This record gives sequence, C-alpha cells and structure tokens, in this order.
Amino acid sequence: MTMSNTGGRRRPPTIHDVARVAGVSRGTVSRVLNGGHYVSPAAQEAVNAAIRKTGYVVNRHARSLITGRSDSVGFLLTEPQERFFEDPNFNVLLRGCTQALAAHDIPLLLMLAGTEDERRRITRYITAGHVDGVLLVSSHSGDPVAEELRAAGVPLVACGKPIGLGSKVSYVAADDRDGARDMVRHLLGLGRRRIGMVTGPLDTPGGVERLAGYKEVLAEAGVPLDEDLVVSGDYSRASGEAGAERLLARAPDVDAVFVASDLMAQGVLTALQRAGRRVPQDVAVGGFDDSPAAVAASPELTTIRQPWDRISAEMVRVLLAQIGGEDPAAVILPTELVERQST
Amino acid sequence: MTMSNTGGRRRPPTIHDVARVAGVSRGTVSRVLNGGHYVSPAAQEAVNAAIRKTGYVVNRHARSLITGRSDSVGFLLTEPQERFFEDPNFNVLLRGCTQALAAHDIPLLLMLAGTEDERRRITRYITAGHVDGVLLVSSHSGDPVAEELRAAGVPLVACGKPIGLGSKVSYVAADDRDGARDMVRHLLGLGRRRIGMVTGPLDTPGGVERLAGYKEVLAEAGVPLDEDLVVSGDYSRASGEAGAERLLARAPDVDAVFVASDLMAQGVLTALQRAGRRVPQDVAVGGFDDSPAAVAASPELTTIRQPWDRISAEMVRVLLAQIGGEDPAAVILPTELVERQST
DNA sequence: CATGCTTCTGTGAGCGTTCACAGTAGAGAA
DNA sequence: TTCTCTACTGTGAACGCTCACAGAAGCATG
Repeated sequence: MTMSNTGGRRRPPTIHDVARVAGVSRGTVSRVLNGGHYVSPAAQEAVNAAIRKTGYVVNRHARSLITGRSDSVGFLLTEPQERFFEDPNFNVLLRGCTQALAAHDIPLLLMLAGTEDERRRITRYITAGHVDGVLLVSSHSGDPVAEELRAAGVPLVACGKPIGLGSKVSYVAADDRDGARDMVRHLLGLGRRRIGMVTGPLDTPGGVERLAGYKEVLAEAGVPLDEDLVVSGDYSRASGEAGAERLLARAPDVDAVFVASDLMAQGVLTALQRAGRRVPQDVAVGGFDDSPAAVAASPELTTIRQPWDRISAEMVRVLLAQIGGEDPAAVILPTELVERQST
Repeated sequence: MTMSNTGGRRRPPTIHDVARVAGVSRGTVSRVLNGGHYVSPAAQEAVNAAIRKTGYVVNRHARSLITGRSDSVGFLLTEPQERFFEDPNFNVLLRGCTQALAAHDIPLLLMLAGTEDERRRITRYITAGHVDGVLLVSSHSGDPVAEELRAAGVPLVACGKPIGLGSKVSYVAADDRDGARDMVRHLLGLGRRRIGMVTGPLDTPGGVERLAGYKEVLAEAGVPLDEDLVVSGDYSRASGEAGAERLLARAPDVDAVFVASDLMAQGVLTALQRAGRRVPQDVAVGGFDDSPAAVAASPELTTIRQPWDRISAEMVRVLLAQIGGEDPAAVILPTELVERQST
C-alpha cells in the first residue's frame, strides 16, 4: 500500500471508489448523497464511513451535467459601479449573500456588467444555464440585462424594487417610505418645522419613496410643503454638499434636514459647518442607511438603519424558493431609527 | 417550423446541433471551439456560422468533466473580514480581479472563510478541484487555509507578501518599503525633522516594510531615530486617532506624521485638529493607500498610491500562468506619491 | 507507381454522476 | 402455498463534451 503523493495532485476518489469501499453499488451511494431515502440504515452507515475514509467529494460538474442544475448562483451588479463600490452597504450585502448561500453549499459567482461587451457576455453566460439564478443589484430604470434575464425565465431576485419590470420579478427591499416617515416624525418631535430634504435620484424607487414619506408626514402634521426646502442629489457625498448649499441659499431659516443617504449627509454636515451652522443646535440632520459613514461623521449621524443582513438573507431565501419552482415574491422589510448626535 | 417558447426554458443547443447545421462532425466543432488548429478555413467558417445561427454556448460542466479543469477561480478572503469590508481598496481589488478574469472568460467565485466551519468547507471545495486556482487575501501570519492549499498543490496567488509560507507561494505586492521611503523623503524635503509614524500591524509584512522604509530614510538623512515618535496601529480609523493622541503626549514637538494607512490618517487628522494643531502648517500628515478616504479627509491627504488596478491584473496574470504550469512568482509593483493639501 | 509527409476530418470511448427501471428479499394477506 | 406489497439494491443509459486514434485527401519525392 503506497501513498504516492510526490508532486502534482492525485486523482480524487469517485463515487465508484466509495461504492467499492462500502461494498454497495453506485446507485446506493448516490442515494445517500441525495437525501438518503430508500436506503437501509446499514448501507447508510457503510457509505458514510467510506466517504470519510476516502475523503470523497462529489464532482459537481458530473452532477450538473445530468441534473441540468449548476448549484451556483450569480451576483450581478449592473449599476454604475462607482456608486456601489463607494458604498459600504454594498459590501454588507455581498457578504450576507455569500454567507447565506454558503449555508446551502452554493457558490456565488460575482458578475460585473460595466461595458456593453461585459453585459453581452454575462447575459449569454447566465441564459446558457451556467447559474441557476441571479441576485441582481440594479436600481436604475429600464435595465436591459434584467429585462433579458426575466424574459429568458431565469430566476431573479432584485435588491430594491426594480422600475419598469412587471410584477413578475421578485425583489427584497427595505421599507423606504416608512423609514422616511419615522425620521421626519422624529425631526418634528424635536420641534423643528422648517425641515429640508436632500433626496436621492428620483429615477429610483428608493429616491421616490423616501421623498413620498417626507411629504406624507409633513401633510399629516399640517406643515405646509415648501418646494424650496427640497433639493435632489445622487447619493454621493459631493451631491450632499452641493445640495446643502443650495438649500441654505434658498431657505436660510432651515432648522432640520432629512438626507436620503448617510454619504450625502456627510456632505451636508460639511456644508453646514462651513456656513457656520451648529449641528444639531441650529440645524438637525438625519441620514439614511446607517452606513459606517454615519458613525464616521462628526457629529455622529442619526439615521435610518436598513436591515442589510436580513435583506441579503431574504434575497437568497426568495431566490432559492424560486429556483425550486415557487412564484416570484416581493419582500418589504422594516427599517429602524438610530438616534445619535446629529439630532 | 414551430418555435415553441411557451413557458419554461428550451433545451439549449449542443455541439451536435452545431455540427449538424454546419455539416461537419462534433470533432471539428470542438476543434474550432478550442483554438481552431487543424481545421480548414471553410469548416471554420461553416462552424462559426452555425454557432451564430443556433446561439450555441458551450456547456462548461461537460467540458470540465473531461478536461479536469473547472475554468473558474476562487477569490478567498480569510482575513478578519471587518477590516477588509471597511476598506474601499478591497473593492477595487475585487473588481479588478473580476474584470481581469472576465477578459479570459473565467468566472470568479467569492469565498469568505470566517468561521472554522466555513474554512473546512471551502478548503474541501477547493482541494476537490472545483476551482483551478485561488486568489488569496490574507495578510495575517500563519494562515492555516493558505498552508493547506499550498500543501495540496493548488495554484495560489496572495495579495501582499504572505508570512510564514515558504517561497513556494506566489504573491503580488506594492513596494511598501519604497513607498514609505518616498513619503518620508517628501516630509524631510518640507524641512520637517520631528517626523512621527503611526505604523500598521507589525505582524503583517506591509506594516513591517513601511516602518523599515521610514527608519531607512531617517538614518540616511542623519536624523536620529526617536522611539517616542513611533506608535503602532491596526489600520483602523480609531487606532489612528488613538495613535496620534499618544504621539502628541509623548512628543509634543512633532512636526510631521507618516501614517501607514489613509483610514488611520483620517483619525490622526481628527486628533490633531482637536488638539489645536493646524495641518499642514503645524504638523504635516502623510497617508498610505490613496483610498477614497484620502480625498474625503479635510485637508485632503498627501498619500502613497498603491497601484491596485495593476495589482489585481498581475495577480490574475500570475495565477493563470501558474495554472498553466509555470512556477510560482513574486511581483513587486512601484508606488507613487500623490501630493495633496496635508503636507 | 509506391512512399512518405502534412493537413484535415470523423468516430468511439469515456469523464463521474443521476435517473429510470428491473429485480430481490422479506412480510403480511388471501 | 401463493400472491401482493413494501423496502431496498444494482445496472445500463444518458448528460455534452474532449481526446486519441484512424483514416482520407493532397502533394511532393523517390
């Protein structure tokens, strides 16, 4: 009995080897591997022992070839990538999805569709069946990749409500509108009445919903809406800074600002401090996201926490269900107000 | 001729279909697919036309089953994950690797080894041959996963010089020592003589090398080394802030600080400003990384740019070469001083 | 005209699995 | 006993591809 292990890799054990060692047939080993129905306890035991002894690991390629499944899913980012790579929430999402999938022993393939070429390649790859489903990050409207995948019948779960795709695509999103409501109520509760807002991009559902929540609560509180108090941004830090400057110019009596993202809120803080306003004494500032930027800011930001860990877990759950044949589903998760120093 | 496309996905075309349409044999189609040697121009053309017509995409599982290759690589993060998920450079690296691999039509599998369970699962997955090679991010010493993979003969390229593994593992790293030298020379060139340093963790080669470069240049300039001027951090923002406070307490006459990361440098700026020191007039601050944090800081940081785009490209190049049978290699890439407002 | 060489093409086998089917053994019912 | 049913097991075929090999055709050389 020689253990030749000099240099290169040894040929890994196959299901045949396991069957031989366990004294059963391939079929029985396969049955043990796939749930173990209709196998005697004795055989079950023998097979498991043989697997341990041989160090057998199933060859996924061979399995996929016959089952037609790949037992892997794609994580697809079609968003302008700079925005996301700058946003730490993206990392939380990516990590959450990876780990949730790992629990099911499903690898995650990272796919970035930047150029037109990449889009084509990735679309081909996916529709050819090389992944069983796709986790999609793409909030901007009319995404051609998403539409193609949906049309091809590929199981798909979007992060955030996608615009323009029918109700046939699943998504998981935080309750943006309710989060916005909570924040504005909080600012009202502090006695502020001249509450400004820096919105997100209004071609995204998140941007629209947060603005809607803001308006709703003002209306409900009987505070008249002043359009001068609303400026729009694009979630970037720079746009927050610029937005705050416009806001101060148009409505110098502003006493609170609800900002649709923490990154923008950082910019707002910078602009306010440069203009000599104290936060929170003169102007209270509320962010959105509870990103690391929120605690990095000074003063630390009061913000709305999006449950990113739950979002990723739900995305994976819904995707796997859909791969298993269930219908598309929409999941809305509650947000949470996190009070810090800026209000 | 019916195009039945009602509901579910159609069975995708196989190499047989292409062969039939092109009027050649499977073998010829396969040859066209794999480089096209020993095929007549006429056959070549016919096959390509048939591929376009049928929309054929190779079934990677079937191919892998016979070639033994998976044509995919893993991107493995074994580092304490918080540190990296907080660092935007990680995203640049991940994106760069993904894109460089995409150019070779190789998917990237994201693997996060946090818990002991995950480590075992991932090690099994990799050593079972489900990926052809691994891009490793793990700078901390004595990583058991890395050692296991190396021992199993899995092609491996580390980001940054790994500690404790022999010379048998490839790596790509920025020239930390030379970058540190550049920065300290720059500070000396500004006339500063009481130059402090906040180091990175000294169980990482990066941390060690940057400190070494600092000492070298001081020695070379005849400035005596004052141990009071050297404090250590862990690359986090908080540790930069704490480090600067210690530094100010021990050496109030400090007139410049070389900080081993931009994130820490942000903390240093905060601490200096709180202590009433003006940057750069009273104390010049130099960072390392040229991360987004560098331009986000105020004043904007002078820093050492690590060529992350080139690092990722080189990691992929070296890994593919190694998968192709070449020997492990070490690649050191030059850094670049980026002057901004903080010096 | 035979021989060898080069260039190209088709064919069978096999990669490691799963799946459908056939078959066996044992228990209980007629 | 004989039949039926259940619980389990083994076997061949197939998944779609690549590889090795055999052979054909064309052309130059002896």
